[in-house]
Amino acid sequence: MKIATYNVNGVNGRLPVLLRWLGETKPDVVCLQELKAPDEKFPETAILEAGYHAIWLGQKSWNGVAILSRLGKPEETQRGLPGDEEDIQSRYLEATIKGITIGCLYLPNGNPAPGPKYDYKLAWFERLHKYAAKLLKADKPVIITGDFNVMPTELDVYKPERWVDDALFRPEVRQAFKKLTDKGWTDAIRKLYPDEVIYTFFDYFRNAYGRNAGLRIDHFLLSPEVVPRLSAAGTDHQVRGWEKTSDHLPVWIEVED
DNA sequence: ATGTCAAAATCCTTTTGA
Repeated sequence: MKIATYNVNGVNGRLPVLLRWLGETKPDVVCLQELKAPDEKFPETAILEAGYHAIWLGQKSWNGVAILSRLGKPEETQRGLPGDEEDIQSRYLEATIKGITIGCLYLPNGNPAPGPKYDYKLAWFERLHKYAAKLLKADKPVIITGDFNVMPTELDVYKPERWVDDALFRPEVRQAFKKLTDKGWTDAIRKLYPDEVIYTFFDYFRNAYGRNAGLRIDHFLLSPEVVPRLSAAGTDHQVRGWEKTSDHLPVWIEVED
């Protein structure tokens, strides 16, 4: 099973890019972030015509996540991240597909830091720690994937010294990500490629893609039951070079049945 | 401080979030 994550940066504005990518690479499951569309504006018909069933959690203007599957309708298991009834931002959706529970997340950016947005990011991470611990306890195959808005180590940043005060790289968020891997989640890309420079995001500014000035912020975390089944992983680097494309590129893994 | 992009409100330019 090939599972991909893609921060599409506007599901309607980037729809031609999304459909082209689906057609060319044919992932079985896709987790999308930053739909930037309310529920009623999700392009369900176009996605169905491309061969995918979908569930989604939209929001006007910002955020929004979706799970696409061409292995039948995703069986929804969680809508929204538990732990704060007041939080109305659409950042977590989860489904079970072919026996694997797949959590699709869009972690808050957190800039500017320090500040209320950064506090919200850290609080969101706390809620994720609690919820992820609950998922691990079930001893079932689980994958948490999406835009974590964290570069886990210096290897994941083209110029680490320029990012030390940024909300995507401050010590607290790197520690928060490390806490997940310390507790038993495996970073799939680093499991297969421990030392390679792999980026998943390139700023629109200053020709970042052309200069390979990127960040690795889109991740796959695997529960122990999934790790022995991991057979491949990579990024669809070329998509970042297309017209009207997202600033992120798709990342994928393959898991044996 | 800057740079790019898309979509919203301040509504045909400016502001906002990323």
